[in-house]
Amino acid sequence: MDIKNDQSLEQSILEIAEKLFLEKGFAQTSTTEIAKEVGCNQALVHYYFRTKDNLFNVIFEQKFKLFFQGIFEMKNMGELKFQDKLKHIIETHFDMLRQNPKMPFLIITELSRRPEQIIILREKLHSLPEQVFSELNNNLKLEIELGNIREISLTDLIINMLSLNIALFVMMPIAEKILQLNETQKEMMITHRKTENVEFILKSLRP
Amino acid sequence: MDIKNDQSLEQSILEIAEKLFLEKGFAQTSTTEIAKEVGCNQALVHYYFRTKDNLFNVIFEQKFKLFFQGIFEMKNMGELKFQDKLKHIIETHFDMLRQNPKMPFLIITELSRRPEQIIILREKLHSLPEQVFSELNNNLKLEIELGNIREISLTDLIINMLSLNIALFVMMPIAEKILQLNETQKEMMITHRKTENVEFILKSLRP
DNA sequence: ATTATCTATAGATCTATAGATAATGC
DNA sequence: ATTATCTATAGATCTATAGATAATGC
Repeated sequence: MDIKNDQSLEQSILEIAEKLFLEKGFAQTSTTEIAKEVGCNQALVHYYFRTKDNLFNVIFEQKFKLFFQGIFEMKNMGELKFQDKLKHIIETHFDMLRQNPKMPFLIITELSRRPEQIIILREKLHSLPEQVFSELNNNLKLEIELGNIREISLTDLIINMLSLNIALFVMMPIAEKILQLNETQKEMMITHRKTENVEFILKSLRP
Repeated sequence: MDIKNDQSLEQSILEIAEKLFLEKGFAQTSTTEIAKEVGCNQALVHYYFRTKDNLFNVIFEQKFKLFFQGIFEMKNMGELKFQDKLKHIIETHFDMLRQNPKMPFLIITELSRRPEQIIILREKLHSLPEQVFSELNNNLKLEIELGNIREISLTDLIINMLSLNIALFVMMPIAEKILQLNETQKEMMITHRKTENVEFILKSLRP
């Protein structure tokens, strides 16, 4: 809006644009509105980023990367037992969603708006989950053989984990209004669901 | 588009508009585009529905109602045992999503576009789930007492059920492209996930 | 000199309506 | 007469750019 003299205008535009794109999506956000909220004139947005499309892509790619990287952070997990690895993955993913609650939403809307994006992004991400995936898969198979865990495929397990986390943040804006939760109640519910999601999954995996 | 002479233009407009609104959302769909696809001129859309907002509301309210009604269809369920009731609820909800895969999406985008809608819709729905909810809650408590099911709140259980179903259809458009599934593979995956969602929940509820 | 910022505007939408003409129902 | 359909257009955006002016870096 106003006193942001300590940081560059370019940076302010990025931040405001990110906020607005996340809140309202690409089509519903105009460069006019971005400029207005930044406190500059609309031509400047185009001066720095040439096109609205371009501005969006800069923000989207960065956010998207951050979003997927966070899912399989596996450092320092070597010695953990399998259930604790899962717990860690679920909680890390959950926390990342909590910090970026509108990302699932933006990813879905904008990838359906321009499907070409998906191909580009898939390539960027391709390297990431490969090793993690196969390591987890070995772990899982072993635990099943040992009888510590019931039979289930890794794919299904991962879909179940992601689903519970993602659906919470996707449904939250509606649930919040329908159940008329205030900010405290909402936070309490989110915190509660974090433990519930872990528990629900671990309970289901019992042999 | 062309030969729809057997049904009224008004009906055609509704159908095309529904299709486009679901595909692309409110803002990205213009009355010009609707008219073009229907094969009439743009003024007609306004002749029948006055405003774009109004046209959208007609469609949205009808779809929304259908959407929520389907969730707790409880007829002929009296004699079923608890696990089978749950199975039935999950599967009914799943099938309804399968027939309207883009609804969760539209509900989320459009309710965040105009939050006033929520209040109106909440009132329309208010009567529906009341009895069902309390009946289920009694069932659940009894099963827990009997030791047939582990301790869990009905709220959490319902959130888990809805989450697994909804997340699948919300993530499907992306997963489909990232994993490059063809139509058959996609259908197979959906069918598989229907049983997986039921199994995952019932397994988790074991005492 | 170069970079940042502003004003002004062209050109492309898009929604909604006014007013003319065609089709239909009595 | 009434209802359905069309043409034309006003008025409101919105994106992108051209061209002028101010600020900054050497």
